[in-house]
Amino acid sequence: MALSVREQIADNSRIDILSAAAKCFMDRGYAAASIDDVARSLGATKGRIYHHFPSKADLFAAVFKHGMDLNYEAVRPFIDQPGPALPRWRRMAMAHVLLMIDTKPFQRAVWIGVEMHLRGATTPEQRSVFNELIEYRHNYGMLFRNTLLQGRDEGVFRFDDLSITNQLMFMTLNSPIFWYSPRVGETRADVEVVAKKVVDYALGGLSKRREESA
Amino acid sequence: MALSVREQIADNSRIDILSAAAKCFMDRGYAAASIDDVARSLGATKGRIYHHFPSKADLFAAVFKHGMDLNYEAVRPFIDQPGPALPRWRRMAMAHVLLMIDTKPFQRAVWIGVEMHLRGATTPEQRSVFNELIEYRHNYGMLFRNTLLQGRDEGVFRFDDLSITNQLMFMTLNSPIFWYSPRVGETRADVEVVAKKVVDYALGGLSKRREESA
DNA sequence: ATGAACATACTACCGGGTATGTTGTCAACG
DNA sequence: CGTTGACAACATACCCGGTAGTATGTTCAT
Repeated sequence: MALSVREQIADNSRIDILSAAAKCFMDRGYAAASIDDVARSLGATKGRIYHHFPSKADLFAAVFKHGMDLNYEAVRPFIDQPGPALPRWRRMAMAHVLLMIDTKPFQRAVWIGVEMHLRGATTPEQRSVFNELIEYRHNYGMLFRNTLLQGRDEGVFRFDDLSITNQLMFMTLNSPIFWYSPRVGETRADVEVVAKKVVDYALGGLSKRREESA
Repeated sequence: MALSVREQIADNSRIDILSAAAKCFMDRGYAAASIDDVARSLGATKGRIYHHFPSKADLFAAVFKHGMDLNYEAVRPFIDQPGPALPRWRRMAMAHVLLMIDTKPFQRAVWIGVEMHLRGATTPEQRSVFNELIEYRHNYGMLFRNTLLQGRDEGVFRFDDLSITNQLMFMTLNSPIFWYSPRVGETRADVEVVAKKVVDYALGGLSKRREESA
């Protein structure tokens, strides 16, 4: 559906706030990031933030959701592709890692949100909103889990504990949100080389080994 | 050197505070964990904390350092062992992962500290103390890096970018601090099985592959 | 002139840090 | 051997800066 001009402007302002908030949450963590920080980084004041979002928790949830939307969007072209699991997994993983690099602040916010949920660091009223987001993310994880299972059936992946393997795989694929930072003069090709190293490492843990001795 | 009875008692109290603080930092993060929380979890008040530690930052630094001390202690038996890199790496990695599981609160605090340092979320006066801790941790990482290099020379490991590989490896080995939680009726053998899965996954990313095509 | 999109001004509260009590223990002294 | 005083190991009470949230202007486009 088309947005009117006014709605378009309002939506742009909303996205600007989300981006600034994501960066603040990444830089200082949820608790230490203040609404004033977010506003200041926009050259604005609290009034602007609270006009669009009812509370800090809701602002954070919006950042979380936007990050997850980006995730779905990135892997959507591949999830319904038929054929063997390995090449599809490679494309999904590559898209995922590149997204981690390209939208680091949002992905860090997602991470923070998951961590908070695991710790139970949410107030009861936030709980329902958060549960939806966590389920949203869980379903995203399912896309990879299904591919992992198919790959195991096909004999290209080797693992016995799906849950742990999935954790380790995502840990690897997500890790650039912590250690990646762009180098001066870095080209897109350079970024893709880095992403490929991450994907290859993650794949190594999934593939059959040549040596199995301790 | 032997401690007197009084010193022994004081040291025990200090360790109790460190343990409680580690748990609070893990459960709420650095910013959201209050000194009152730590004290409350000990059935005490702020006075006790501030009698032993001059500030929240110093308390956190002590938790960090204690966590790193545990790390060094765990891998120390292996670092000077001669012989091929692979078995030594396996032992070091296994000891590391088991420590992540056994001392999760402290290791989470170490993680939080590293993250804060990377974000520059430290005040100037904390900076010098923090830099020491980060260097302390960096040297610990060097123990693994050296083994990685030796393994590559021996032909058992395959990677081109040492820095990225090291990041990915540690990310995998550290990951239990996020997703591990003990199951009811879990035995030590069960824990070691989990740890072995982690080590194997990390090793998979280091080993030579059978297929290199995209 | 009406409401969206902000800015300004203010309140309430929480948490780090401090200043000051209180209690038990040990050591030296008479 | 009892007394005392000095200090460690806390608890209590308080201050104060920062922050989430609110209430109320102000401006501008439609």
